[in-house]
Amino acid sequence: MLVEPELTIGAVSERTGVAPSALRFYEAEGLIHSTRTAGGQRRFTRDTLRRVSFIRVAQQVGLSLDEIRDALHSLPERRTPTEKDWQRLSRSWRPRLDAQIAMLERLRDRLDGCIGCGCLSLRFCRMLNPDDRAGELGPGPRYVLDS
Amino acid sequence: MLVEPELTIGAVSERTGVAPSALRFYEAEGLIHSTRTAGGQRRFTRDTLRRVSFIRVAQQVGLSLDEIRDALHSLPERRTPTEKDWQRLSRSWRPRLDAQIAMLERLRDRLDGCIGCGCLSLRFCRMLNPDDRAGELGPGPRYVLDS
DNA sequence: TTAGATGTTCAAGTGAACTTGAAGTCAAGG
DNA sequence: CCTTGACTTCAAGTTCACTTGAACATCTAA
Repeated sequence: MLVEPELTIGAVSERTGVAPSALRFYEAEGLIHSTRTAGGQRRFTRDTLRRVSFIRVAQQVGLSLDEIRDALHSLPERRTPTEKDWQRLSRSWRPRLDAQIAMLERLRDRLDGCIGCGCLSLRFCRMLNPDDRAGELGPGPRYVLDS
Repeated sequence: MLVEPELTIGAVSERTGVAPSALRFYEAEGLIHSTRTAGGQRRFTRDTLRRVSFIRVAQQVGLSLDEIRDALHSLPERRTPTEKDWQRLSRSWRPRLDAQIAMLERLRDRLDGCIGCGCLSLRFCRMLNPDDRAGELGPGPRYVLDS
C-alpha cells in the first residue's frame, strides 16, 4: 500500500495560494481535516489540495462556507474521495452554475435596454431576485416599476 | 416645469425591496442623495429608484459598494441623470459582465473534466485567479499542480 | 546540537454591508 | 387637536470570512 504523502500547512498554503491562517480557519469550520504529528503540527493528505481548490471555486460561484461545508459533507469524511465522489459533487453544481450564467446573460443583454433606457423595472429586478428573495419579503409592491 | 415627485424612505424601500436602514446607509456612504423636509425627513427623487436598482444589480455582479460609488460618480451629482448618462454607465459594465460570464462558462465546461477527474490544476486555478490576485501573492509555486 | 524557519493556540481585530435598539420627532387622517 | 404609523439620529451589534499578535513549541539542515 501507498503511504499517504503528508503535507505541512505551509506546503498546502503554497500549492493552493490560500493563507495558513485561512486553512486553520477552514479546519476549525470543518471544511478540511488534518492529522497531527507527535509534536502537534498539522499534516494534510493530498486530497486536501483538491478540497481547498473546491472551496475557492465554490466561493467564486457565490456559495457561503456553510453551503460549501454541506456540499463537502457528501464526500466520504476522512476517506480519500474517489473520482466518482468528486464527479458527483461537481455535477451537483451544474444547475447553480447554469442559473448564475443565465442571470448574468440576461443582465448583459438587457443592460442597455433596461438601465440604459431608464426602465430598470419590476421584471428586471425579479430577474435578479430569485424566488427565495422575493418570497421572504412578504406582500405588496416590491420593486421598481417606475420609469 | 415639472415638480419633482418626492418619495419618502418608506416608498423607496417598498418599490426597490431595499430596507430603509440600508437606504440610510447608502446615503451615508454617498451612493444616493436626498433633500429634507422642514421637519428633517428624507425625500428622494424618482431617479433614486434607478440608482438603488443599479446598486443591487452591481452587487450581483460582484462589485463592492466602493466600486459602485465610483461608478455612480460618473453620473451628474444632484442632477437627474439623462438616458445617455445611464447608457454610458451600463455600457462600461459590458466588459465586466462578459468576463464574469466567460469565467463561469469555463468553470461549468471544465467542472467534470477538472474537479471530476481530480486534476483541479494550476491552469484551472489561474482561470479563477485573475492577474490581480495572482500578482499580489508574490513569487513561487502558487496553486494546485497536483493530481 | 542548535539556529531559525515554520509551526502551535487563543483571543482579539478587521472590513464589508448592513441591522437593531433606544429615545425621540413628524405628518396625515379622523 | 390628537393619535398613530412612519420617520429621525446615534451608537452599538451582527455575520462572514478571515487576519493579526503574543507567547510559545517543533522541525530540519548545517
